[in-house]
Amino acid sequence: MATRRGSDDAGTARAILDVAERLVQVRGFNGFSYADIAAQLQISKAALHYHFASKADLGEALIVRYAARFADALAAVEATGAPASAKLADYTALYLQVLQSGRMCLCGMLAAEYQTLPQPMRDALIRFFDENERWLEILLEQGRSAGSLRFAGSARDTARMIVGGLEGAMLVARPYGDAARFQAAAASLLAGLLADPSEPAEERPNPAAVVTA
Amino acid sequence: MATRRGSDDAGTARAILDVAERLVQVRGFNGFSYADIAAQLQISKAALHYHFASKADLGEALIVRYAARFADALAAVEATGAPASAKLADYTALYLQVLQSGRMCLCGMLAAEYQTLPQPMRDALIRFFDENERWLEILLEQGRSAGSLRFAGSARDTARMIVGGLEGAMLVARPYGDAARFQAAAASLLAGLLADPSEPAEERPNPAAVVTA
DNA sequence: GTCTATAGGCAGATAGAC
DNA sequence: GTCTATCTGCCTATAGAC
Repeated sequence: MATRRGSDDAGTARAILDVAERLVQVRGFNGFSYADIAAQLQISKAALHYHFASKADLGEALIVRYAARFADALAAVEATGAPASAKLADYTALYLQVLQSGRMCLCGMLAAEYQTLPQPMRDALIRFFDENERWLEILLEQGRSAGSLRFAGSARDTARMIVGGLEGAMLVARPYGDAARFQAAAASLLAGLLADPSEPAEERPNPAAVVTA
Repeated sequence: MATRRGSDDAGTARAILDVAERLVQVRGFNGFSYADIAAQLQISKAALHYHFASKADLGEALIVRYAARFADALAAVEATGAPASAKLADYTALYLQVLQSGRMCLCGMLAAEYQTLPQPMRDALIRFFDENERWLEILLEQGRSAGSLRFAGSARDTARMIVGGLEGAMLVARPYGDAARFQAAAASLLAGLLADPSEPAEERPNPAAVVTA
């Protein structure tokens, strides 16, 4: 095991990431500075540069960590073994949780600032969305086969619609400081995907309640 | 009539707004400076401050002008007298045009940066979304009555879903530099709203083609 | 209306002591 | 690992000449 010698080992780097993550999600990558992080952690700006030499490095590390955590959350949803419609509701709940903490999705925020980001951050961002869409695409295929989901076009296009729809619902809801606005939009979006009540299927969640879960 | 004396009257202010608008839509409000505008117009930064004393003033003027232009576009759609489903396609086309010029919706971009904006810009932004949603809400009610549109929840919630869905589709499509990605997501989103083909209705556009129009 | 010049502050980043 | 001190550059904004 790693003994604790210097001061707090990886603790500082982690604390920096936590504070920076929140700043990006609330104010954007171009809306905060090293001074903001230093002030909140009560350390010097130079200490920040020791852990993350440049702001670009910090930004890339933020996306990588966020994507990994998101992947873990998706794996957890996967592990429930619930029907696809329920997993889709769980997926939506992930977004809701972020919004309820007063934040935008880290990658949705960075997508807006894409043109100002260094290449490594751009690449990491694209990876996040690609992974998200692939996971959703598979989920949608499964749901259609099992009968809990229904949609006209391809699973890929529908997955892109969902990712965009949820990111946009967060984007617009946040200025209003109103999570209910997100929930209403998300429920409306999912309503069109749930299997028609006039079908024999046994699993058929409520489009509105499904988001609140 | 206003005679032309100084140099170009309101011409400069307009040119400033045009350049600034593009910068905000591409890089965000925190992603450009007066120096960027001055360089593109080949005038001094001081000249900019003559027309817009502060960046906050400029930002507010940008939103007001953008909202007015958007309102005009909505009025033009209204004037077609086409069925609600066709008007909804026209509405979607407005977003597509913006994306195709390599830009994000001005207000979608500013929504991301909301927490860093001065109050007057925040207020103008909220007004834009309120007007958008109200227009869509009325359109949806009409479409449901006339039979060209179908949706389960309230017209208001559905309107919020559409605004968020289109903003988000733009947000995510832009990093990929792929307008087709937006079109696919938008088509998927609208597909759920178009009246079911198994109904007697005479007006029933193609969900995919509808976005391309 | 537009200019040059500049104020005053903050940005990201580095040097070198401890 | 963290500090203080500092560099260089850019930011918004203003002063005052033309």
